[in-house]
Amino acid sequence: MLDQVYGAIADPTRRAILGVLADGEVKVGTLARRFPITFNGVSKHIKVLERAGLVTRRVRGREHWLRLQAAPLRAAARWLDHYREFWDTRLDALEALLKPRP
Amino acid sequence: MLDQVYGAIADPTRRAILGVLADGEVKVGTLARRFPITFNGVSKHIKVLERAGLVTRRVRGREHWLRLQAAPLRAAARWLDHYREFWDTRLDALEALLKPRP
DNA sequence: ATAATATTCTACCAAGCGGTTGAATATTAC
DNA sequence: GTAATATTCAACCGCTTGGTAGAATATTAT
Repeated sequence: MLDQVYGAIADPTRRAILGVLADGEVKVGTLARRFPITFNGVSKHIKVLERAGLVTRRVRGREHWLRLQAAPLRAAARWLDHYREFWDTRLDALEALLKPRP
Repeated sequence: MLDQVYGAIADPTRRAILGVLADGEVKVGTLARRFPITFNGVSKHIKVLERAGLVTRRVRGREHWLRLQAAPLRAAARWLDHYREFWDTRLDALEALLKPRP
């Protein structure tokens, strides 16, 4: 699950797609027109995002409307949180305080 | 840069390696012994993590000691933060409050 | 019914991935 | 020096990826 999510957002085009979807629902065509690759290329990226649960699709006639689903990103952020202590500089100060004599 | 970081942590073995490294410096061999794949397989994963800036290596004689570098994870977490509002349930309540009549 | 529109499906390509094996290199131990 | 240890490097395998092009499907417009 984290595999799919991190794998999905490891690609800059897909991160950009999520950025567009953050402004609201968009259909595949209008989304595709904003990227310098083919329609089919964008269509494949969307499928990767769907597989990761980051995008859902609402078919209405011949149009497919896409919507951002942020829940999987929350799980991804939670995993990263386990490492927050390691980049938090305040910890260095705390450590220096706790073990002053090595 | 985010490409490399997210790509690196998209693999469960590499996430596990980071987990081990969170407990302190470890040399390649002792790390490799903890995984059900070959030494060389682990060695390649380490290289991916190094390329992402998540691991640094201190060569001491014939031993290579590995250390976690969490800074790139901070950048990754920051990007995810842009989407926090979308999974934060409090927003739903706020939205309901702001536009009570659709 | 025909044509235009919106989209997927299939097939292809070159490149990369996760994994293996076998050889090479460098350091330490005897 | 020779042998053991710790590690990389190079080559390979099957599978996936990001991208393309072309054909097929479904819906709407005329």
